[in-house]
Amino acid sequence: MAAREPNRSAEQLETRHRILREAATLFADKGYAATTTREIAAAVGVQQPSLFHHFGSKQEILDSLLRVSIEVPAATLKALVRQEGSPAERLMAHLFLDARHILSCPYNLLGLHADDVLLGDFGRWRAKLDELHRGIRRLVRSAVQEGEFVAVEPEFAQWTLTGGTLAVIRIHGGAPRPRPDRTAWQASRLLTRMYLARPETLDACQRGASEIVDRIRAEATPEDSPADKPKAKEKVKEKEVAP
Amino acid sequence: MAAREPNRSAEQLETRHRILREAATLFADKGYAATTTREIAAAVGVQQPSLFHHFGSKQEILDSLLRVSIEVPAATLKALVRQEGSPAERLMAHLFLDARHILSCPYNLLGLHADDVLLGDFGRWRAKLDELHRGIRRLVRSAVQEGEFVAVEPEFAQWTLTGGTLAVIRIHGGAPRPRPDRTAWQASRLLTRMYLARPETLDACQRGASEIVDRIRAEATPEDSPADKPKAKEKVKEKEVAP
DNA sequence: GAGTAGACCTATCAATTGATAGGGCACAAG
DNA sequence: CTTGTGCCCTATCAATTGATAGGTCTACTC
Repeated sequence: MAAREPNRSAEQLETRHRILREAATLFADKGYAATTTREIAAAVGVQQPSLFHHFGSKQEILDSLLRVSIEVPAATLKALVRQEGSPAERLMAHLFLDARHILSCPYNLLGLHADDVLLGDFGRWRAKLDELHRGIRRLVRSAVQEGEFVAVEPEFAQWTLTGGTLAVIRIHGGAPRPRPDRTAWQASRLLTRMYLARPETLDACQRGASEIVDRIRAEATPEDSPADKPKAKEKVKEKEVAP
Repeated sequence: MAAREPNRSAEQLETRHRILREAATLFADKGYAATTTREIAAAVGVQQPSLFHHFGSKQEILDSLLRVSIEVPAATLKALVRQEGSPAERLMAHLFLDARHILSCPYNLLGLHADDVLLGDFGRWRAKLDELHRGIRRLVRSAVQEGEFVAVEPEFAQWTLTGGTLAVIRIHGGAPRPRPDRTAWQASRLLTRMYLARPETLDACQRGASEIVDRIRAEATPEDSPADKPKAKEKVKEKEVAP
């Protein structure tokens, strides 16, 4: 009785991919707990039990999204601490990479950082997110100590910076943007400037951050063709995490 | 079988008040949808159906909290537009009043602005919140036009400023703080400075904001004893909203 | 002491929710 | 043609959830 028209539509996206996309949008709009599997299925254009052919449970859907949302920024931050450059430059590089990741991600990652999501069986992601936040706070603290930033509580700065990155998504929507790099630099400039002791040094800071980003990019693709764009995260083909 | 020990504890808070307090904390921790009425009841120390003796429904609990969370800031913002003063000063005054309201509120208002909360039957509050945000954006836009603020998208600034205010709660917890005024001024200084074109004018801006706050305070209590502290919001005795 | 109102309890319901079981259908391999 | 496999469907379940009905206890009033 229930036809599956939306399923056969033009786009060739596999169902699994589309489940993630629709679920992310719904989670962003209504929150994880308030989103039912039936709503997700309806948005995808399949029956509710069909979801469980692709994901073992509702939590597994969120788990896959959290992996995309958290693991990439955590990896870039880890790469950042090994790089040279002043704290403010490294922080700006992280803000840029984070914003670009969010903007170029095919899923709407807004709403995945809500508190209701990261409790219970998602403590693993909560821990990873906390680690990410700690890394940001360390960079802020260093920047304050070196006089690059004004005196600001690292925790406060961290929350406003991560919140500001989310504001970028809010404004530009969840859809992948045509020029994520440009928007991401704009956002990282505004966010970095917030706490810069001498705002006139923002351009110099961005130059340093840009160099860091280039180094990380070169480091991440040492043998790949150096000309292609770094869209390794586009295809979200996740491998099972080894226990 | 289930004794009601926590109920008879020292504090004289009426049950209704305590329901709001515990519910707000749970909503902040887990989100509205993920919080069950049984959890709220357990935190209060009563049986689940007893909640419905004080509130007609779970939504009504959230409704009462949203009223506290949104109506007060909306009223102060409305009072602000009538005041004299530069846009930045008025915005700073609003940021201070908002932060102080949150810090001195007996309920943990964090988590009430999550998206999952403001859909469905809470569209009324969503509209009010949007109106509040629009007012903030207007102030930002004026400040940018007059050169007080750097060039920043009003929408972006609004999200970072409101998010930054929430960060204050995150850091200082939901509990009422001993010196909300001091913390609120600190927060509003950090938030205002973010977009100030000339950060060295922050002190002057705060002086202007402080005068505005004093004027609003005097205006709000024209005949009351002028010496008492403005704790009119402490007692959250809500009257039914006339339809 | 009888009556009454408020606050809380136990028992229970109807709806919703995530998840399972098993069948049908298309399609590729042998 | 047969077999098998992947994908989706219908039918259904068990648990949870918000909410209701009705009883009990306490405190106050007359």
